[in-house]
Amino acid sequence: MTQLASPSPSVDRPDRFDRSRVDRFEVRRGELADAALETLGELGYARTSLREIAHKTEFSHGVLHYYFRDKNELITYCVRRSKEHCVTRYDEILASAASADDLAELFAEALTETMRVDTSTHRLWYDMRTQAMFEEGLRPTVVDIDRQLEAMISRVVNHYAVLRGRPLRVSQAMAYAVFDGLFETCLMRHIAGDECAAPRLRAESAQLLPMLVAD
Amino acid sequence: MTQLASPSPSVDRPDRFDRSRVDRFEVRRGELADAALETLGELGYARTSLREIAHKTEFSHGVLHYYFRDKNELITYCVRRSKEHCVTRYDEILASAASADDLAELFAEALTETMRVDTSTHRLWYDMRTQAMFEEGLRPTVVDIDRQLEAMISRVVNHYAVLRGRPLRVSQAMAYAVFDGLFETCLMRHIAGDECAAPRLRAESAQLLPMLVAD
DNA sequence: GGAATGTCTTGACAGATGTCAAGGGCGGGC
DNA sequence: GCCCGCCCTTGACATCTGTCAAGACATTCC
Repeated sequence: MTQLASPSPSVDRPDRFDRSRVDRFEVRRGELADAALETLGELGYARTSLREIAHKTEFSHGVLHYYFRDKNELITYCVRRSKEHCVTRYDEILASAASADDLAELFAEALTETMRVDTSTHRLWYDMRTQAMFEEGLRPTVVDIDRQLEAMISRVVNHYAVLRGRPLRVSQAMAYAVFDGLFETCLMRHIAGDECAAPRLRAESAQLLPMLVAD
Repeated sequence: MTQLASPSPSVDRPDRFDRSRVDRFEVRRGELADAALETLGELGYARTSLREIAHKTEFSHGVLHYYFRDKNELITYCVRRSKEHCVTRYDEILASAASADDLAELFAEALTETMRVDTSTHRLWYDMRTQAMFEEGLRPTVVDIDRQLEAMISRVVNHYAVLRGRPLRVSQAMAYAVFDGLFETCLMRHIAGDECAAPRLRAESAQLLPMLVAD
């Protein structure tokens, strides 16, 4: 897995040996990124302007160019930041699941919960992923995160197969693709106000997992 | 299924009893929409401007406001237009498939072919669908098309189950969701230049179909 | 205390965008 | 031959955008 925790530096930064300054710089960067994430989650990639982002902070719009080279660096940094916790979200479930059925239930529940709670984060991710189909510059970040998400789903599916004592019958990529399709579909309906989206995601993801292992 | 062939009229049009004028109006609308689709497929929803669209025609940018009320109507019209043939694409396969295995092969091949040939159209669709998560105004069109795509996949999957002589074990919505996930994933990789995307879609969609029916 | 450096604000720039009003030219109908 | 209505062009508008230079304020260090 490639490194993701610390997005690539690009703007001129304080001397790297001056710890406290570096820290303050990073902290402020993080604060601005969080404000940006709020706006991005509401408006999406295309409709979000730097002024709109700054408006959600106590600062003026110029400060963003002090902490980020340009809009692309800011947004890339934001999406990476928002996915940091996401890609290890189910690892504790793996450890705590006592049986295959147990794992399926816990996983389905966790999936549904994050759809409900982190709705805006997820739709921002799908937005950026789609934009990457048009804008080549976004692809490295998207491919990187995508790989980590695939790896995460793989861990779940593999562990499920082990607990079941049966081999998988799909590739890692395919397992990720079908779960992603299910999640995206339900997310869209959830956002559109469909009350059934969450229970459907819960039921159907729990149903999908057993289908991926041999009988 | 709701009607899709003739996108909703909104701009002031010629008197509807004057056939030849109406026809000419519709033809020109279609020509402009085709030009718009070319640009939209290249640049995506957000980056496409009306001037850019007009630049691909023999007309000036003002003409778009003569045939379409605003940008949203134009784009909605375009996406509906581009999906018209799409939603019945596999119906002839249903008629010609002699066996379940045959159907699976034909379907996988057709899916792969349209990914290769209609790449830009598909990515535009995913773009608009994602934008609809942020912009409520786009949702009616998206929901409408989505339902038709789901119905199309349903026809394929149901017919496969009949040919196999076994019941389906997933809902229509779920069948659509997993195929859509597979397709979208492969489309992204295909666009990113991954040579394996097409063969993978072919193999994995043929593999996915049998998994949806009981053994 | 003063200089230097880090942090942030202000204001402006150049360009792009959706929209629309005004008008030109052309063809068909009287 | 003239007029009217359709089709399209032109040019302008207000607004929004990313970017950046210049400078103000604060903090740190000698």
